[in-house]
Amino acid sequence: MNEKNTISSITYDVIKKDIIFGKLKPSIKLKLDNLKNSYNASLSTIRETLNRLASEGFVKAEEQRGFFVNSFSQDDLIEIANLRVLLECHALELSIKNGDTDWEGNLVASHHKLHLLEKETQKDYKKNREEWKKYDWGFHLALVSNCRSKNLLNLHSILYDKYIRYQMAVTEYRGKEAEEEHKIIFEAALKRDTKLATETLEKHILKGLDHTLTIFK
Amino acid sequence: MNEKNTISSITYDVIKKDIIFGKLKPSIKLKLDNLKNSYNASLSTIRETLNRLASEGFVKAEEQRGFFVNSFSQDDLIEIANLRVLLECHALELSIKNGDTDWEGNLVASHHKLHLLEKETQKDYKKNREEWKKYDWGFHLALVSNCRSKNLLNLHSILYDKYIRYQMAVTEYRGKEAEEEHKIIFEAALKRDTKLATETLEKHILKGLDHTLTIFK
DNA sequence: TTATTATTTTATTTAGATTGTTATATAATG
DNA sequence: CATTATATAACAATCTAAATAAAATAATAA
Repeated sequence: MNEKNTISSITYDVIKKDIIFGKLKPSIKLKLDNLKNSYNASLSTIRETLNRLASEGFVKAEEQRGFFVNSFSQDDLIEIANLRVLLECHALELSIKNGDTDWEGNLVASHHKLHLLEKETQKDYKKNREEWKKYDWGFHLALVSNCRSKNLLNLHSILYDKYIRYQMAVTEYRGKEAEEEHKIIFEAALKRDTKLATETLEKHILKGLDHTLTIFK
Repeated sequence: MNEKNTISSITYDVIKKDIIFGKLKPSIKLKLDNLKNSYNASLSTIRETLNRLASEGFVKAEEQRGFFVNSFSQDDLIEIANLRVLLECHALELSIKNGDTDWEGNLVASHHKLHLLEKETQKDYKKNREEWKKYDWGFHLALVSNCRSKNLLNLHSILYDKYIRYQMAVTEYRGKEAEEEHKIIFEAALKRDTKLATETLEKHILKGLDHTLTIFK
């Protein structure tokens, strides 16, 4: 649907991806002239992109001093995880309440695909990180996609990306445990067991937080 | 703190304000060349501004077709109000939990100022809308300011502005009732009565929603 | 060393030109 | 007449270049 034709939107996607996957490391300065060369876009286009990323919170803009990749901090990660719990659990609850056949079908499909990939990922996490993120996101999006609130979905997707940026900085894969949680959430959602689904989702996110907090130790 | 030196940030503030207060009406096209002249900034600066506003959701960017002020819709307003309830009540709960002397002092001050203005506003709403918004925001911010989550505060402030944009389009002032609610929330917060405070806050926001929904009738 | 000044780097901003897309008016076709 | 094709005008997207202003760095003097 969302065709990505313009240089602006392509640049935006690439830079955002590079920030999330750590190619552009936390706290580093984003020199306009460098970016201009490495991303093959003009200064104005780069600035547009950075302004967008800044207002989403991936980049920090300091007036007259330029742009920086947002730094990592323990507090920030904890805030993000807690907000993700708040929004995603709320959205999941709504989604289950409104659950229809299309939603169910989509959920089954996305969980299946995630499940297939999880086996691969255990072998070689680093190699499959991007793929893994794609399918993990696909599943979590499928869960909440029926909440009927575009505003909520927008906020959630940004929060998810922020959360994942930290996770991508951790070298070990959480694996088995996370898979198990995915399965419980999936089955609970299908059975319309809102309580079990949201409680497990909360646990899932908070355990992921604990796992990721090891960066800071 | 946040000095506003650059033309970019000034332009951003002014355009955002003009959108919120309806000077730039919902759904209208934002022609770059016009804006360039009316806001005395170059094209690139205008584009930067609009990109930022787009990612916050005040402006809609359609590739190759330009920028538009985000349109009004009943569903959108309902979504925003419900999200505001979710975030603001959560933040208030945290804020009360962490409540310290500074917070209390600030809360007392901001409620007092709001209360003074509410009397004025009853006389001439249209004239005092900007002032009213400023103090209403001051109070609601004071309530949640102690939640210790920058991420949450950021999201909340954007949501508040979106909510208020709709409210600013309504000609009648809700008045008396809203003042009463402010007072109850204020006193409950001081007494650390989380339950009463959040429940009243929820009622406050949802009643405001009802009042504002009259635009669509 | 510390403070001050000069130099270099870089962000900010604008202007102008080019390209490509969308929207419209007009003409041609069935 | 309705539909489709074509030309034209309007405008967004993009880039380059260049001027200004602020910040970072190096050089100098106290």
